[in-house]
Amino acid sequence: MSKKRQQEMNKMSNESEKESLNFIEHIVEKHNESGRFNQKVLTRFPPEPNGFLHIGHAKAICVSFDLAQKYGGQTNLRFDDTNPSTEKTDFVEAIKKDIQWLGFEWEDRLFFTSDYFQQLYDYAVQLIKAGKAYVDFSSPETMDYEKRLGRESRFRDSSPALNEYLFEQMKTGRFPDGFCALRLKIDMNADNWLMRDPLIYRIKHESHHNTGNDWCVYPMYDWAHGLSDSIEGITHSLCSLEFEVHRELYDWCLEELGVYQPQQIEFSRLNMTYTITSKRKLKDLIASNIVEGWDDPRMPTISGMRRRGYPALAIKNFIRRAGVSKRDQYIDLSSLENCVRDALNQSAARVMAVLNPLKLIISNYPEDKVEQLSVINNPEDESMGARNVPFSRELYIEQEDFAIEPHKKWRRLAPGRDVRFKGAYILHCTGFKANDEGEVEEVYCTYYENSKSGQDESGIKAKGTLHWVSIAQAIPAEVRIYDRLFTDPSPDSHKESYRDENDKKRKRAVDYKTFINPDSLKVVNGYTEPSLVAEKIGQQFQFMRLGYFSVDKDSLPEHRVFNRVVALKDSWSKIQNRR
RNA sequence: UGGCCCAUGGUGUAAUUGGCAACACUACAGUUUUUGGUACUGUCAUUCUAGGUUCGAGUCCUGGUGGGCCAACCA
Repeated sequence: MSKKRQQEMNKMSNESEKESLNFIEHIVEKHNESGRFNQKVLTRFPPEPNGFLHIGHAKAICVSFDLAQKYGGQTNLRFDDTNPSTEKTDFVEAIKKDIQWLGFEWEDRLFFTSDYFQQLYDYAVQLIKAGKAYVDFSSPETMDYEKRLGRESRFRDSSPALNEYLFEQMKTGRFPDGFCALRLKIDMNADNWLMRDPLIYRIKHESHHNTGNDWCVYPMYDWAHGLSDSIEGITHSLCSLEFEVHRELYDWCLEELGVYQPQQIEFSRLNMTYTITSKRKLKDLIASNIVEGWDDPRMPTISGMRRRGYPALAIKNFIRRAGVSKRDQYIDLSSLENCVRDALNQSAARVMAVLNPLKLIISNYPEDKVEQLSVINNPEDESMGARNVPFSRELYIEQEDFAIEPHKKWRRLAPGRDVRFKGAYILHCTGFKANDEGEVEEVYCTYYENSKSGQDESGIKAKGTLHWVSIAQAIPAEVRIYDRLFTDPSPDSHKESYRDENDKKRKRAVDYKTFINPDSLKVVNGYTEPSLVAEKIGQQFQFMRLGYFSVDKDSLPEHRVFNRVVALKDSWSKIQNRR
């Protein structure tokens, strides 16, 4: 009693006093107090258009957009397109669609790093003139070697005038790919290897998705990113932890040029159990036909989750619930699934569908009679109203809902049992017919005429409630039952020992494909109630007692296709497995 | 091997910046229920370790241990 009261007091004081801040918000508040930036928070989301966005990117999007929104600021969308070899306009469009679908707006602030190519080039010339950059003709192998030893390139001390000339020659296309490159002159003995004369421009005679053939020299990430942030006046440049060591170089470039300096802040990426987010491996899954494509409903891509039927709100809630920190997150997939159920429980209309049909005949129900029963659409939301569902003498029920010899906690149909049929009558099971193999083929019942839903005068207490469809009016449907793509919680991070040719013990990564779940997709042919006629692609429903399902893009009027978004929680299977 | 970062229940995040370790998810046990769903209630921690500073340490200091990242003409 006193403990409970104390908890309530704590809750109240927490709500009224101060919500907790993540570490980035703490930094922003400090900046606001000190006046580090004399402007509103401006963040950016900087994807490289070389693939589809996945759940990890969704976190980056939420973190940057949410932070800006919280402090009354804005967020730019900037495509970090400095590598023409991998980038495509198709990806630009797919990424824009995904961000919009998540519900974030960049308004008129859509940028491309490639829009700044001239400016970035001019900045590089500025550093060359200051003797802080040089054109290096060393091979990558040589420089790799020199770097390890902390030795300087023999081209390092050529004159600024010569370097300026050579860089211009690079730009005009005089040299072939890889012939030379532009390096920053920093410190070949720096503890941070990135500061050991990093390369900032390379030659690529390749067409760029945005600038076409205007350029044959392209800036590297470390040169382009900080400067783009600076040009746009970004205040807080949020990125993932692996860029931590880049911050020193980010700051160096901006300080040397004497330009406006944003604050880079790194946070940890999001990992999920039973999931892979390496772009390379996702591409590999597609290439090896394990999944259909980027938007396969089993993919952790935003487009995959959208097609599966995950609401955008569920994804955002999941990410916000997970929070932001610098520790490696490895979040349970079930946490995401829970957010999906949460959202859909509120928004999805309930309907009845039978996936593994078993024929049931009500012997005392008139053969030609069809009743239209009014069934409520969503007990969580009365405004969603009710619909009519036909009831007749012959029904389909779920095979799993009938047992010849039931478990002691069984509440469903079995010989001699009474069970409520959702929205209809209480039925009494009188018998069944089985084939030679002992498989049940038909179930026989009688109904209590005075037990009609809403006007039950039978006085019978039925323990269980079943879903059903009337056979004559049911609509056939292909239902795709999706499950997790991997059987192992961390398919990406297993190591195994082996002996090499010299019989030396070694370790190597286990191929993640070892853990592919062979049952990640099962297709069943089921039946839905006839109210599901004019639904839109992407619309979600709850198939009562089964789970949430969405209309797949493959669905046609004459061949409906549903995806299982996520199953309902199933405490029965736990009870059953206990013995 | 060098450098940087991280360490709080099964999982993730908090802790008014040195003052009774809280919230969400999972799991388990119940209550309600015409969905074995939802909702509701309850249970689950010597804050990685050893020492130090302090009236008082999850928080500060030192050493250790464990994990992650970097050493691409990728981002």
